[in-house]
Amino acid sequence: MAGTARGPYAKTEQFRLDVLDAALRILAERGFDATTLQIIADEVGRSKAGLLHHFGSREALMLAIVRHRDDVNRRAFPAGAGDDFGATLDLVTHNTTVPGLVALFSITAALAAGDPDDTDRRAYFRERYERNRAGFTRRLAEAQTAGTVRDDIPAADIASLLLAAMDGLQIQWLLDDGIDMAAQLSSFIRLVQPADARTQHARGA
Amino acid sequence: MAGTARGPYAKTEQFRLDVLDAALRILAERGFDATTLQIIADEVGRSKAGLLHHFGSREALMLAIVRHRDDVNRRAFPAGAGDDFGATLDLVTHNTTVPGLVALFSITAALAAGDPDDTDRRAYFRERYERNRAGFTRRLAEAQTAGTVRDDIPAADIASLLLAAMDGLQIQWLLDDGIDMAAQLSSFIRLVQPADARTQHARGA
Amino acid sequence: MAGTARGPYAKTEQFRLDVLDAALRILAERGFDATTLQIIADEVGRSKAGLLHHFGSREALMLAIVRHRDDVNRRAFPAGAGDDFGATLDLVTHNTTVPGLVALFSITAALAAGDPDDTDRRAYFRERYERNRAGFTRRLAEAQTAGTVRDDIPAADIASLLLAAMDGLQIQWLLDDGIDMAAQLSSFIRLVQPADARTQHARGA
Amino acid sequence: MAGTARGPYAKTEQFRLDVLDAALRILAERGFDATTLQIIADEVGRSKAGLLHHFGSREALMLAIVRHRDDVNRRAFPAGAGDDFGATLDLVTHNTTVPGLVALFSITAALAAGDPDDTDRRAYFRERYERNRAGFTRRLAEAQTAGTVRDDIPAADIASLLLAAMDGLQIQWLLDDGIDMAAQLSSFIRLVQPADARTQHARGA
DNA sequence: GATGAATGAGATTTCATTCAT
DNA sequence: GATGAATGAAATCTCATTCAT
Repeated sequence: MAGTARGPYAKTEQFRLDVLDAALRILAERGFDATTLQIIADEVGRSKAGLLHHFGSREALMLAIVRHRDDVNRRAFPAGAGDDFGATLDLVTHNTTVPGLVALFSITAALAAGDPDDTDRRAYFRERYERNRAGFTRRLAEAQTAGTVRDDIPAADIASLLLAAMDGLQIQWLLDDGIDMAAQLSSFIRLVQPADARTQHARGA
Repeated sequence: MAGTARGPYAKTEQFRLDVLDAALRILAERGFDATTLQIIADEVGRSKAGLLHHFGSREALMLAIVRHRDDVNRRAFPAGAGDDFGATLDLVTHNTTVPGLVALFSITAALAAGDPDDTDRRAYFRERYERNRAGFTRRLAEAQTAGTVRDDIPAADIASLLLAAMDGLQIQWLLDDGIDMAAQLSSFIRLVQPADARTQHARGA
Repeated sequence: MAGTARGPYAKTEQFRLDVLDAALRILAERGFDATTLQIIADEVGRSKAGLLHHFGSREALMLAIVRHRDDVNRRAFPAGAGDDFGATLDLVTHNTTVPGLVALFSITAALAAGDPDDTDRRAYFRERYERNRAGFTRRLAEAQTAGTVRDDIPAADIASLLLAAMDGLQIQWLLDDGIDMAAQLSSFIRLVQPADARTQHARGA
Repeated sequence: MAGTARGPYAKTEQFRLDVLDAALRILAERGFDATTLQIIADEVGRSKAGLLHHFGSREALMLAIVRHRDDVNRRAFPAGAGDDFGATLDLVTHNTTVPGLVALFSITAALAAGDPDDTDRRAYFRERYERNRAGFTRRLAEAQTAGTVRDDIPAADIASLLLAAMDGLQIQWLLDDGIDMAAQLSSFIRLVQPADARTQHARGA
């Protein structure tokens, strides 16, 4: 309902979404530093000051893109239950179609991580990782109980490593598109399968 | 010879190193965006124009720090042979003492990965990852042959995942220093141990 | 009737007067450029949009202050008859108590004079000067006939010079309050006295 | 010699003069408020930031025009000796050819006079009026001694009134070009002639 | 090599003004 | 009428970078 453009200043919400889309498009074309407020403003037919009124600062606009895409992705790729890494693999596969977005996430996360004091983006990413770690940990723990994920490693560690691997693979893939993120991630998934499953798998193969 | 600081360009070389040190110190204090050429120049008692004379651009200076630290680290933590993850763990542990540097690597790598066309930093990081992946792959393959690393996953995949996990864990740790990078990495290492070793380990525990 | 504040628009009229007073107070404190609609709005407990609703624009508001003060002054210092410069001297003396208002008149008149095409303020000041010149000219001509003002200079010229001198002296006084506008104006009045009067005056002294 | 473009950064001085000329031209066309840094910058083929580097602020640039024109005028119309109002009349006549400049002087002086605390422009105009009053006063006193200006009014008062009248007449002329500044000023000069001269003049006529 | 001046790009701030409610 | 949101114009600030010496 949020995007239905009803209620007071309905057009404003649509405008904000248009800006986020335009900015992402330009980011993909020009890269992070070369994506200026002026260019985005031109693209959407508004002024720099207009963008700043809605987003506060260039940095906040970049973060708004990240937030929005996080929301969209959460809806498009809802985390499955148990050991189902399907949604994760789907997301990674989908990401290979949007390098600009992947780069934006990587850059923004790194900048947030490097912020010396607490900033909005730092808070956002800290919570994002906490949330994602907690989600994966819970589902991995369930999978361990169900016997579909090996239980000799704490679920929390696997969750943390899985998130880390995804982030790191994105950098490697962006630098060299010969890298197959989905395949690498599948290898990670095999690493965390229990010995039985592997044996079965090995037998099955 | 480069580090010996003798000969006609000794002073220049020392100056460059001083700048890199000063810049890194300021990066750690202020963060990436707030580290301006002016501040670095003030810190080393030179002019902005002087820095640019030696490094070409701000971006090149940042990359010079990365290169220099890569060189230093390679000497301080030479990759061991076979399944020896000791050097890697030592490096990760050491990194927890230099968050500013870790952040610089993360940011610079992410920016390089996002550069739309080829830049020096993009080339540097692409080669860096290729080199590191190749090195790890070779040693992991040896370890697989020796039976100290499980061989049901391609060595190249493990190498890629290991590098990715290290990068990703750094982001998580920078955002939340409750994250124990070394412990997580140890968990990764256990993931790649062969079933036998694990069984032994489990028995030993 | 305008000032009686009765009838259907009484509140509105009072509001407008409150705004003009508040604006003038702030002008005196902060100066022309620093007197923003926001500050005036805050002072009267309304919104910027509210002020603009009533006055149309910032420029129009400034002009409204001028008009209002002109009205007030015309009632408080009605031009005398004949050679009576008393009201003029009283006005000048009174002006020394309201530097903010004097500055507003000077600035607005100068801006109006510099407007390249016809604006409301330009029209207002052109008519204001015409009216004042005509009034002074008529009374000075009467005085010349009566023999109390020298008649070797056209009355129109004296009128124009008198107005000009008043304006110019205000600038000098605002810049340096050591300047005694009333004394200077008295000297001007002596300049236009007929030789007889001066001789008498000289004898009397 | 200042304008000869020699010495270090010789072009800079010429550039500054070009900017002042361009700005004055635009002021004459568009008026004070509509003369933006952007338009001036476009006119001289530079950036807004470039202008600000050289002049500090828009306000400072406006003041620089005033200063420069004051310098030029002082050289072009050097104050004569004694009762010689010739240079003054020449200046006034010349001013009728540069309404944009006259408006700039009027506006800037009025704004300076209205500045609540001490600003550069306020200081400049205060000193400018002091200097001009002192200069006129000295020459008028000499003329009084020589008997070519009536001495029943303090020279200082005549000086102050003369400057004031010139300023005020400029406003009236800008608002209505039917006003003949030179004629009015001539009338003022007649006001300060001694009775003898007037008698002679009257006889001569 | 080194530096201060010059320069432009870009973000941000500050306003007045317009729009939608 | 009144107001908060939206908007654009313009000034200003902060940088990196280039130029002239």
